[in-house]
Formats: sequence, C-alpha cells, structure tokens
Amino acid sequence: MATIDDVARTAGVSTSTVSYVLSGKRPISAPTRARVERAIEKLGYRPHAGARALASARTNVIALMAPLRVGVSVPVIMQFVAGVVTRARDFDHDVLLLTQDDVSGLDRVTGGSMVDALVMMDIEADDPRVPLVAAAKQPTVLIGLPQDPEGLSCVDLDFEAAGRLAVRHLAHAGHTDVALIGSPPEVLRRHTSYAERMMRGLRDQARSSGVTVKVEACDSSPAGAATAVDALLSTAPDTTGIVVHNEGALPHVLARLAERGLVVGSDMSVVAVCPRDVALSQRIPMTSIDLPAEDIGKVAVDMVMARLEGEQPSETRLLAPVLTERDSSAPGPAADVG
Amino acid sequence: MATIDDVARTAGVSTSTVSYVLSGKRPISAPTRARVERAIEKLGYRPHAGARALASARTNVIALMAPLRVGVSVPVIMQFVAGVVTRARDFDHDVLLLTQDDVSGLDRVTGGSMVDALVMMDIEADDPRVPLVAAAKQPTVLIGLPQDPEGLSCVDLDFEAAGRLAVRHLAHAGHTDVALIGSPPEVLRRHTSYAERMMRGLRDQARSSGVTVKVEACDSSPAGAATAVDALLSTAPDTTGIVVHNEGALPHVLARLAERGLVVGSDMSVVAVCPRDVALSQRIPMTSIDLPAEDIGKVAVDMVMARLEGEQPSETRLLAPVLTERDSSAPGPAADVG
DNA sequence: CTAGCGTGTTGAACCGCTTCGACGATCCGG
DNA sequence: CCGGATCGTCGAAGCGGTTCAACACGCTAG
Repeated sequence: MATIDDVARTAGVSTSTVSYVLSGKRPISAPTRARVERAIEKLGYRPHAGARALASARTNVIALMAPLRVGVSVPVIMQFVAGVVTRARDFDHDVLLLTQDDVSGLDRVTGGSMVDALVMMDIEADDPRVPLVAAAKQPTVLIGLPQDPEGLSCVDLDFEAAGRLAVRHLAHAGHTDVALIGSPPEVLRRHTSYAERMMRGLRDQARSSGVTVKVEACDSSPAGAATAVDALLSTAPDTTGIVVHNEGALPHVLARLAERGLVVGSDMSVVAVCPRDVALSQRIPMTSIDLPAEDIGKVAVDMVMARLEGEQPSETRLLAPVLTERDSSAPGPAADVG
Repeated sequence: MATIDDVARTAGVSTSTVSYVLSGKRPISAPTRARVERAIEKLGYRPHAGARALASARTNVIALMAPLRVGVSVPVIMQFVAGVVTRARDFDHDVLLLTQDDVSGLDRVTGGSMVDALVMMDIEADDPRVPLVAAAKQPTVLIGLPQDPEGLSCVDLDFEAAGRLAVRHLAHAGHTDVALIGSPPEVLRRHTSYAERMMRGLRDQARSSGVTVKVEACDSSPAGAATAVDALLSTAPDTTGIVVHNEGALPHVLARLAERGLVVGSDMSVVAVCPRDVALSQRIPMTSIDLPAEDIGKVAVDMVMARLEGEQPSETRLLAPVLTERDSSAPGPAADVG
C-alpha cells in the first residue's frame, strides 16, 4: 500500500502538502494540487483509516445499535438501518453495527474511540444504555424517547399525535366505538415509549371526540392476532374501527377478521400504523399512518452530524404523523348519510 | 482518555509491559500482571482503536455488505446480519455495515485498511464486486455462489440439493405434478445463483422421479402471487404439489390458494423454502426446507476468521438442506392407499 | 566458578497521518 | 524602496499503540 509519503515523493512535494490537498484545510495552488492528484491516482493511494483516526481524533465512523432480534418489526428495523447507512455516507461516514444486547459494545466503541458518534434504536422508557452514552464523549441520538433524555438528542414519529390522528379520522368517519390492537405484551411490559405514547394520544382524542376506545395487546403470531381479535369482538362487540399498531400482527388480524365474516373496509374500518410498503402489501391497501422509518434514520444522522460539527444543543424532534386514506376504512354507524 | 503510558506509569512498568499484558504475546509474571490490571481498572483505560490499527495492521473489524433494499427477503437478511454480527463478536471483531449498491465502499474499506476481512451477501452469478474483493488484500467470504469464485471462499445453502429434496419429498408422497413458485422475475433476470441452482435441482430430481415440474416466477406482492398461482393453475391444472421459494410471496400464495378454494395440506401440498420462523408464522405451520440464514452468517464469519489466522486455502461450503414435515403437505394422487 | 540458558522486562523504532509554527516569495501601499 | 500582508509550502512534533532486539536476573550444568 502506498503511503502519503510515497505520494509526496512522486509528486515532488512535502507530505503536509499532500495532506492539505486531501483535506482542503489550507490553500494549495492549482498546479501543485494537480501534481498531487496525479500522483494519488497513479499510486492508487488511500489514506490509512487508523493513522488518520489517530492523528485527527476523527474516525468517520458512527455506531448504530439496532435490535437484530425479535420483538420490533423486522422491516421497520431494516428501513431505519438503511436510512442511517445511506445518510451517513452523505456525510462521508461509515456505520459500525452493534446489537442491542451488546451493552458492553457501547463502552468498547466509545472508550476505544472507534466511532465519532452513536445512533441507538428502540429506546425504552428506562433504558440502561442511556446513562452510558450520556457519559460518553461522543454525541448520541436516540431513536425513540427515554424517560429522561439527559441532554441527549432524540427523534421519533410523534406517536401521541398519531394516536390522536387515528381516532380523529375514525370519529370523523362516524365511528363511535374504536379499538387499538397494539404491541405484544412483552413490549408493553418493557414500557417501550412509543406504545405508551400511542395509547395516550388515542385516549386523549377518544375523550374529546366522545368515542370509546378499547385496547388489546397483541402477539405478532397468527394465534396471538386471533386471540386479540376474538377478545376484542367479545368484550366490545360494537367496535367498528380498529387501529392496528403492530406490523407483524397486521396480516393475521386481517385474516382473523375475514374468518369472522367481517369485511374490512365496510363492516370494519382498520387504520394501520406501519411503513407504507407494509400498508400496501396487505390483502387490500390499508388506510394507514405512515411510519417513516427510513426518514427517521436519516434525521437521526443529520442530528448527530450537526452536533459533531457545531455545538448545537441537544434537541428532540417528533415527526408529524400523516394519515393516508386507502381502502380499509369507511364511514361508520354515526356517519351523516348524504 | 487515559493512554497506555498513563497505565504504565501508574503501574510502575514500561509501556511495552502493559502492551504484553494486554495481548498476552509475552509471558508476564503474575504480580506484574496484577499491578497492570489494577492500573487499567483504576484509570478506566481502553486502548485506542486507531493507534492499535496503525501499529498492528489489524483493525478487529470486518465489513459486511448487505442488500438493505428490496429484492431479497428482509427477515432473511436480518438473520444473516445477526449471525454475522454475533459470531464476529466471538472473535472479538466488530462489523462495519456496507450497502450492496455502495460498490465504492469496497475500495474505501479495503484500501483504507478499515477492516480485516469482508463478508458479502446476495452474490449474483456475474457479480461486479467479486473481482474487486478478489484483488483486495483482505480475505473475503461470499454468501452465495458467483460464476467464478476466483479463489474466494463461499458459503450457502445447497439449493440444488434443496430442490432435489423438495421434489423427492413430494414424489414420495405420491405427487406426480409439481411446481415451483419462485423468485421475482427481476431476481431471475439477474441470474442470482440460488434461484438457478434451486431450479436445476428441482428439474434433475423431477426427471429421475418421473414427475412433471412447472416453474413460475413470482413477484412478492399479493397481486404477483395471485398472478403466479392463477397462471399455474390454468397452465398446469393437475398440479398437487408446490414448492414456494419466495418468503415474501408465501403468505399471498397461500391466501390465493385459499381463495381458489384449495385447502393447503389436503388438496394442495406446499413445501416452503424459508427460515423456520417464517414457516411457522403462516396460517398453518408449513412443511419447509429450512433456510438457516443465521447459521450461514456464522459459518461465513468462521471461514473468514480461519483465513485470517492460518493460511487456510479458500473453500466453498454448501450446507445440506433439511426438510421438516409440518401441516402443509400431504399424500398426493399416486400415494399407496393404505 | 563460569558459561549458558530461560524468564521477565525494557527502550526505542516505527506504523501513516494531521497540524502547527515558520519561512520564502510575491504583492501592496506609502 | 521598504515594511507588512498574503499566499503557498515545508519540517517536525505528536497521536497511542506494537514489536523487536537487548538486557538483567537467577538457575543449572559442566
């Protein structure tokens, strides 16, 4: 491998000049720059990342901690990851992938100066990782909202607003008895904040719209979905509007409703909270509130980079939910006929 | 951040001694080791990754190039990734995540000495990345089989054997007209090798088992699945056994069969080629050939590490397929009644 | 008693790059 | 014609480790 000294020698300049050509931190005359660039080209020179990190205290790598296991919906994770990786490249950074359960990884990458910054997904209310990264010298942004952000930046969909939006949509359409089919019980038990925020928004809006709202936890399996649907239909038989906030369970919920003889889009209105493509790949195109996972990932990177550059203070950004009406929702019993 | 010199000073030894305590490459007496370890503990010392990489020419990072976009099934990708990341940790390595389309990333991480080795997923027959990594100084293992491995290591499920196994299973059960519902047309068009190997196995075994086999490409959408099922049922109405090698389409294929009044598990036998959990989360538990994505990821890391250590030659390993009988397959028309 | 050995430790060179202070050259205004 | 900017380039000092040759020490064997 050619080194910067090789380049300097074949270009007939000093190594610092080569360095300045590369970084642009000092003006270099056009002819000199050209000579250096030609040498780089000729030798196929690539700066050594380690040497660079050592000398500059910058690695151009960010860490992304993602839940590679069960629980959260896999396509959503992938979209976050894709968003983070592609946006990181726009900032000339690469991504080091850590798994959620590898808590010691935080220390490793942080203390070992392996990364310039961190992005962490799937934050829980009382997440043990939060104090760790809060103490790190690298800026961090959380995807999700912990109880106490401790000066860290956060991004997420505004699930509370999403809950309100969903109920408002259904109420406007004339539904008076609505329900949430939500996250698996274990997710709720962990006090994952998005689930709780969603429920809060739902209930708030239900109160002010004067509709009832029943909440069912729901395992993502076919059986879990069936159980939830059955439970709902027996304890709240007047339900005509359902918000499904569980992509994994969504197809099975729809299947169960069908089995029970309910036609989604006329007998029963369903609003899904999930990524666009999931909404579109169901048996019928779903009315849905988009979960813009890829965008959130990108915003996370934007925020972390901003903190890396200037001295932006930490902030938390909640993205406004957008509801797109498709074929799974229809007017309800209380709709003005006309 | 404490440096190795700080540790040496507070332990009252030289820096090289600290280094040897850390690496174990020279014997250190128990008392000295203890003093050093106490100092490390006390200062919260972490070796600087960049400095280490510079001095030792080892980064303890491997690159993983994964298709973060459409095409291949998302859960499968996640499982590969999970396997690679967790196994890499066993070797004290971290994972740098590259996207499939970022071909220049290969050069970057390779030439910049950012990683010790590479793992690449979703290899196509005539993959442009193969010559690039073949020229790199880092060992690489491919998940999938290119036309010409050029001395690179490869791992994959033995799809040809899987094809044979699936047909053999159906033929044994008395099916005489079988079909494949396979990858989306664009995947086939790219000559993705697993799809072609699967078809080859299928056809071989069909010939020797004396059954007919019809092949349908299949888009992963509900509509695509419906189209494929309809086409199959009209051009080969006698089909009683289907192999589905497309996890995304699987639920929709099953849905379409149901809509057409066919009961999977009696009227129609279906063998899925997909990860276990996908097979189990369909409307009924599917007879399936497991796609052990996580294992493959782990094996990939094992292989790449072996090459990093000793001077193992490159090899290609094809994992033997395992068929698990569940509820979606049943005896066919030619079965011995008894 | 000494030559020779193994064990444990050390000093110093080096890995490849960034960056700071300095310096020569060119250009300006006075 | 001179003093002071401005511009472009350079030399050298780190950055924080690893590793090699060398050495001090206590042993054993001769």
